[in-house]
Amino acid sequence: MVNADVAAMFNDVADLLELQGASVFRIRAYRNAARMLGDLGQSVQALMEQGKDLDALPGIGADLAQKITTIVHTGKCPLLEQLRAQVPPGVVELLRIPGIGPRRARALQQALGIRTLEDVQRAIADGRLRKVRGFGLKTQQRISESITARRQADQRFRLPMAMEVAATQLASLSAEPGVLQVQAAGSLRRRRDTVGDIDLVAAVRPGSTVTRRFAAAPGVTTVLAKGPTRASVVLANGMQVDLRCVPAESFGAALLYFTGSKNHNIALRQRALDAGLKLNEYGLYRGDRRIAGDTEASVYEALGLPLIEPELRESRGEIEAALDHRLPDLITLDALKGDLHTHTRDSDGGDTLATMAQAARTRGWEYMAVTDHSSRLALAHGLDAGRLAQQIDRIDALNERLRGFVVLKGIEVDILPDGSLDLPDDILSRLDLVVGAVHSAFDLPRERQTDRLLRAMDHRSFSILAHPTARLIGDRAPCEIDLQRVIRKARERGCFLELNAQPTRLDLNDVACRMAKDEGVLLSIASDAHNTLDFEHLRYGIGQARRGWLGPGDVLNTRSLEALRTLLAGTIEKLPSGSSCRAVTQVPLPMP
DNA sequence: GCCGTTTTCGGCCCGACTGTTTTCAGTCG
Repeated sequence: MVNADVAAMFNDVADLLELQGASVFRIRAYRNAARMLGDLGQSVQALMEQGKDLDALPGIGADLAQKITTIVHTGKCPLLEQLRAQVPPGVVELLRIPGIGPRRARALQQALGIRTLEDVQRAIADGRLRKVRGFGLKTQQRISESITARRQADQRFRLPMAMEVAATQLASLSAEPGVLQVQAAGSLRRRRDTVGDIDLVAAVRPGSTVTRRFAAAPGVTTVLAKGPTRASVVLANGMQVDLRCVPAESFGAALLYFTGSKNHNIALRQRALDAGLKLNEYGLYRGDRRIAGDTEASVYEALGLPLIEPELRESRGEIEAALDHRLPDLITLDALKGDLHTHTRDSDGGDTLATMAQAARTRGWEYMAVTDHSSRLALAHGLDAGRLAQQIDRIDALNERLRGFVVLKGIEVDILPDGSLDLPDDILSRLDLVVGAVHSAFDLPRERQTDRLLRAMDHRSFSILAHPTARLIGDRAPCEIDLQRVIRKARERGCFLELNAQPTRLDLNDVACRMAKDEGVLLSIASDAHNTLDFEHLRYGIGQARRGWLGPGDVLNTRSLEALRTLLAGTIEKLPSGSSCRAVTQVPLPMP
């Protein structure tokens, strides 16, 4: 039983309570608890085994602590089973349709016995829904369209597409008369790994009619809402874009509000109330007088806080950290001094060794590691020991010619299902670094998958675990692994984990990055570039790293070449005794 | 259902837009 299982049960309870018309605060308590468990970074089961009190966790009181204990022990949540017995299966699905909330879902079920989306569409088609109070023609049409859209569309989009769409919208809005300033907010600004819709905030002159033209722009297929200050549209590519317009003096407050997260806003507003103030998207008010709001910083300052970076606004302790003056100094792209995971034409890359090196050098870096695939990945034309040896010679020759830049010799070696590495030890020991990765047997049971990684990390040449969970966003779920054990193993071994910056991977994710930071394990933020353009992926990786509270000191490839070499050498020197790996140089153990 | 040096009870963020409810509930963000 892992946190995600408990969280899923609590979310199900919240859905069902919603359908029953329970108190919104009770529902929120379950949702908050579910979210907290997902973000926690350590397993509740482990906490219980250590004898820790669960009700010390934020949002967990006596009741939820008891329920968590029961779920961990029995795998069951009695309340959930009871609620499920009261609500026909399928009705919960209705809540996922925009336009159907708990009241309408209940009305559908009670008046017409509707349980599924198909039932809804039939009832619309044969006119039965018209007789139900609260379902006018427009509402029916909206619901019908939402159901169709849901069938076709993936609900969340990856960052590159979201950023491109946002950039296009921002460009056209900036050119609108009456628009003084416009910026993207929402989860895009917080750099979440996927984005559900795009939120734009504009400062406009009084009387601006920009929402009207925004909703009538080419590319808009559906107008969900349109008023004088806000409009919501769906574009032909399926993406929803929301525009909110405010006067210039409210721009900061509006940006703050529409950047979220929702829970961060709730916490800020509560803090305002505690100080006898009121915070909304127009500003921070004492009575009727606005005391802040033109910039985000002005609002934070008036609430006694330093500016909290958007990536931290997830209600994961950032406000408390701000009050204690221990907000992290977040990493930036220009802090990187090199890239430790790249490919060339020798395996499945598109550019030559020399071209990649030149592009990396042009970025102002000190180094770049070439880490082509190993032979197991035949699809990628992976290197066997012989071809790798040739590549090593070519890199040596290239380094002779380069000035002020070094190509490090590496490999992205397959971690085989038994945890062994896909190349012989003698060739691996000639490399500057060995990046290990899983590219097969993704569905091993949790225990075996974890053991596989731990065994690989015990190899004397192992340096960095690449894309540790092997997830592909929207395509492949993360492997089942005990991340806490993997992180602790890395600390023990002195080796490192990767934050793969490919926008389809972003692996480790934000929460896992923070776990690694908390355990003192450095991360390699790596582009996994397969051509020179892919170095641009790093900005997505930086976004996730910032969400994981990482500073420059938490990242391996902010180090100078000299410091990096020392750290990489440490992965070998800390080899524990009794390892299954072949020892080339035996390190004497200190006597007790 | 949680939480608390103003509270162990009575709070719990706040506003826009839509539709059909002739004065506001439902939904969303």
